[in-house]
Amino acid sequence: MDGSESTNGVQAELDSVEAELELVELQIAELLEKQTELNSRKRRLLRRLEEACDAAQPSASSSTSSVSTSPSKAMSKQELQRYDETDFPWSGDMERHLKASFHLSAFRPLQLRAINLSMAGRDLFLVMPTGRGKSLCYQLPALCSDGFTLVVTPLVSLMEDQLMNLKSIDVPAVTLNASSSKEHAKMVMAGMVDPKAPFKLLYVTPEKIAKSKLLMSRLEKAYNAQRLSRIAVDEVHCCSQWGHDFRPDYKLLGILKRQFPKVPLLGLTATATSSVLKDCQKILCVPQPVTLTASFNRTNLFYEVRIKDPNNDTSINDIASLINTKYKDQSGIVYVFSQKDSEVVSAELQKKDVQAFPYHGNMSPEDKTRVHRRWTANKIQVVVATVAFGMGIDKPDVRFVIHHTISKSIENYYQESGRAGRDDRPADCVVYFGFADIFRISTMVVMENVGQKKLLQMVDYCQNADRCRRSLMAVHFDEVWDDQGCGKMCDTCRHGDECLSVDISQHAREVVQILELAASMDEKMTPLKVVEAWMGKGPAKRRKMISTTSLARLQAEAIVARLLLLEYLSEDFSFTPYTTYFYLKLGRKAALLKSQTHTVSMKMRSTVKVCGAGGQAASKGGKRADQCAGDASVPKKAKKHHP
DNA sequence: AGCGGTCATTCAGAAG
DNA sequence: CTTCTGAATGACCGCTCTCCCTTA
Repeated sequence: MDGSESTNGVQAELDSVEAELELVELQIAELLEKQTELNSRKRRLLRRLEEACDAAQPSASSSTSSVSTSPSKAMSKQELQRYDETDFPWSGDMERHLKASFHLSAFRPLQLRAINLSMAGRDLFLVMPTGRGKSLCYQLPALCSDGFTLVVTPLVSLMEDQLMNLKSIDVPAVTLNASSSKEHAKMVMAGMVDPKAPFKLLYVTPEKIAKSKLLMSRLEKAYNAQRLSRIAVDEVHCCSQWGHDFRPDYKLLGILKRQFPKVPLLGLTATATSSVLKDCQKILCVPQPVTLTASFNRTNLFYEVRIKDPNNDTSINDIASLINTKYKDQSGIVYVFSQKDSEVVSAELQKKDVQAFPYHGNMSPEDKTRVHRRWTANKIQVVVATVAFGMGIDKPDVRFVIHHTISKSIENYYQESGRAGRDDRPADCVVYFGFADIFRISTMVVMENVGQKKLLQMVDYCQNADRCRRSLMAVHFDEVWDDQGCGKMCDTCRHGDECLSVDISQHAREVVQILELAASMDEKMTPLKVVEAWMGKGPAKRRKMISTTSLARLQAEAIVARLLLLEYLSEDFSFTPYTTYFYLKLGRKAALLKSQTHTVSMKMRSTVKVCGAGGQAASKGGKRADQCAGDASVPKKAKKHHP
């Protein structure tokens, strides 16, 4: 008796200590997170300081372009500048080929430096936006060297495009892929060790290198005869599974540098963060490459985010009137979520007198090329497309790119919106951000290993209320960034609205209470259901047990999305044979709310702009002041709290 | 499985 | 006390159900 009483006491003590331990562990995790964030900020600031010091020195009169370079430890800034000169042994030969073969008179930023470094035998990673002349950086050295250059490319169609271009300017090049004939393969294999050198460039797929022993043995022979002059790896980010186009056989390309250590390697890509590049460096076995990075910043593009009303018609009306007034007779793209959306949205826009046509993967190849051709020739004003409308799109005078649905990551958004303004004249990038779209995309990318993380970064970009849109992208691409550089070319920099930091702790507790009640009744809640329950809809039995809110719908949605980003809520997927469902459950940090001293805050603009004016909340007052600062008392609801 | 639309039922409060 | 009216509620039915194509 005595014993059991004391064990009960011990058990209670144990329980309370365990609960407290759990809380402390959560707090430690939170602090660690904060520490890593601050550390990366410190690194960025140190880099900025270094750059500022360099600029202050009178000797460094460089800053010739908007281009930043990050030399490896082995090479200083002064040393790098040496490679911008034209007094190398190969310089005369190079200039002759540039004019005679490529019909060009001058280099673009970074091209000369990259070519000189590669000719000098350095390993090199070159990061440059699409359409800025990456391929010249290995094609020109190929012409100026003995032997041939091996080029690794992911797509057969890209390979054939390149081959056609080279043929038209009389540069000898060949390919080796699945559709090559036996005789052709034989001719290529023989040519690799032929001292007469029948070709200067050899294009192959990574799969060919991984699987063909014959090719590797020929490369070995060519290497020993000093006929393998250079290796170029196109779309080098495919090596890393953190890059967005992961291809398993790229991982095996490390064999090239291991077998042929004396041959300089050149990796090329349009988008890569420093962590992806580090991964590539390891996979390709390149010990100390020089990395040249062109700026990601497109100064002529104006970035804007608009909140999408749950009532779907308003966003399409908004887009139609934008195209008919601001962009009258100007060319543009509307990106949508699904093939069906592409058909529906283009039909709706046509009804409102916009010349819009759909484009998606399920259309016949003939229809696709017809829409593409007529749009390029300005016979169609707008293409309403899925992400299928991407490769080979290079129209210079695109004046607007509108996203009817958010992209699944910031990299994707940067690339898609970047199709505007290639002629360097002003152009707009507008994205419509809708609450329900988050979960449509989330269930689609559920199988991708970092899909959720990347999607939430995109949501964070859209919810941002006070920071320059460019600075948010710069953080993502690890670029040193100065906020003045935007030049009021994004919505937050332009109208600089007052921004309030709002305490949402009490709101967070209410939402958590709804989910706890649902869990106790074995009920799963979709995000839509959570918002509706919080706003006082649903079974009367439930309403008696929870406290409801007087917030406007859009604000309730914004807070629920924020709580998901901050991990007070988390995703809970359910798979059925037909589809995947998205439910909300309590997140890692929900337990912290049990302590009354714990606070959660969120930044909000003092005025909320909504597309159209259709929402019930907006119809009364027009411009709505932010109601989050305190619970405005609503007598109708107050009755329900105290029966 | 979720969600929007329709229709029948229930209930509170006002009018006769 | 009965009758009428409108709001709120719940059962039931029918509709719908997701990006990109590439390599061996």
